[in-house]
Amino acid sequence: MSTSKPRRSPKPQERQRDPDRTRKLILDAAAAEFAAHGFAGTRTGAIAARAGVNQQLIWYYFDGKEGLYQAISERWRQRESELVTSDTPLPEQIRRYALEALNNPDGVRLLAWGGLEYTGPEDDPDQAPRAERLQRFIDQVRAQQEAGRLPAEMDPACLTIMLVAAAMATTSLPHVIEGVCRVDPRAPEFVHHYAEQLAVLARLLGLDPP
Amino acid sequence: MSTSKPRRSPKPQERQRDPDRTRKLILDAAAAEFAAHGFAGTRTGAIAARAGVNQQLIWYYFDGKEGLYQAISERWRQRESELVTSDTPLPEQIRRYALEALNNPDGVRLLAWGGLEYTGPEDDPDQAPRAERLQRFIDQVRAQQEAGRLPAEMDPACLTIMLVAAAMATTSLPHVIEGVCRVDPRAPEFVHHYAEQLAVLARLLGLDPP
DNA sequence: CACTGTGTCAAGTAGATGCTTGATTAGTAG
DNA sequence: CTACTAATCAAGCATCTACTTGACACAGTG
Repeated sequence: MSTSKPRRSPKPQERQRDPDRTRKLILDAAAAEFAAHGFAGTRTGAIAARAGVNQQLIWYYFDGKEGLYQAISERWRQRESELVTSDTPLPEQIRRYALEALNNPDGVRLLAWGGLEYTGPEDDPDQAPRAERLQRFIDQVRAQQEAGRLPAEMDPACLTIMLVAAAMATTSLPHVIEGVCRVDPRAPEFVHHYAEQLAVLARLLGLDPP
Repeated sequence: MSTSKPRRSPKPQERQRDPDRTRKLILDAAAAEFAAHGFAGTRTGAIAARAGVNQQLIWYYFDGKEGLYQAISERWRQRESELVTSDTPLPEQIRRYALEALNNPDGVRLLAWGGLEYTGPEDDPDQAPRAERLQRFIDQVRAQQEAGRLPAEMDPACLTIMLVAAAMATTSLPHVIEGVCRVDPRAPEFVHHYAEQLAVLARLLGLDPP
């Protein structure tokens, strides 16, 4: 603690009262904690400690644990929507999705937790953006199918679901990977290899552009 | 409270002292609760209530929440090992795995929770059985590959992981399925359809026997 | 019958957890 | 400077939760 009160410091340099910064600190810490332990396993005290702020600020800004979780979900939804540009070839899109395990592991884990904590259509408000984005992917799959590159018996929507699930495997099934491959499932080398293999699979299925 | 003490009921009819039965009641209830809420989200009180026994018996028989979880995992590991007979064609094996979402939803969810709660090789003791079982699957994939039915650039282990992850999608990504397909992801009709599609995928990849 | 060990239960405990209250400070407008 | 609001914090509270304690009931044994 400084001996004198730093009144009107010409530059706000390291200002201690900064709502925006505090909000972001809490959000970042919460994303990490929720991603690591899920909703039930996360302690608000741990979030506050990680953010380096007083625990009470979680209520001040987000109206409690539940509200904070909502805020996190909202934020991840936004980030998710920036993910894919639909003019990219399908195998490449899938490859990038698998690489999200490295670029944004918290987001992927949040999505995985969400699946297990999911109870029904009502509790997950406004998942329209993701659905819409995936719909575009499905449309592209269907286009390839109609071009005769993918057999007609394959349901494009189901195939898309399968690919998404497969792309998340390094996050959702690390214990299986570890047991089978004897590799660290989160090691960048493996994730890259896996993502590449996923692209190979997509190409085998005839999902690359003409 | 009954007015008289019912001494020496001639038939043990509905015997209240039955260790084996009690153990099983607790195990079943615990499987359901852990599957529904994960380890952190499960309350021992809820398990006892569901089992219809006193909460304390969880300690008497399983030495607490952690021990009970271990017991559950052990039990699921056994059941899992009875799952596949390796002389079945690969597409059929995968199809059956996907159908486990109907036959043993708790087990599949337990596996999914395990992935997210997984921290490293040390905390998941003895996953050898599963690894071994999957290894046999991988070997079969490799056999097809060497027979020239699957391109050489595809890594059999990675492909297997992808298929397992995909097979679990109705359990691990219900929110995505719901959003995209507008169907109840746990409805038997959909699970059957999805499992069938998975078999189609496997066949497209050349995984069926000669 | 008394004695013993196992299974069952009700009540209680220490600590954690989410949340509230009330006060304190920094920044700003009059 | 004064007054006021927004942001921050420390301490407290009610409740929950995993776990403990101690007592009771039943069955088998001598």
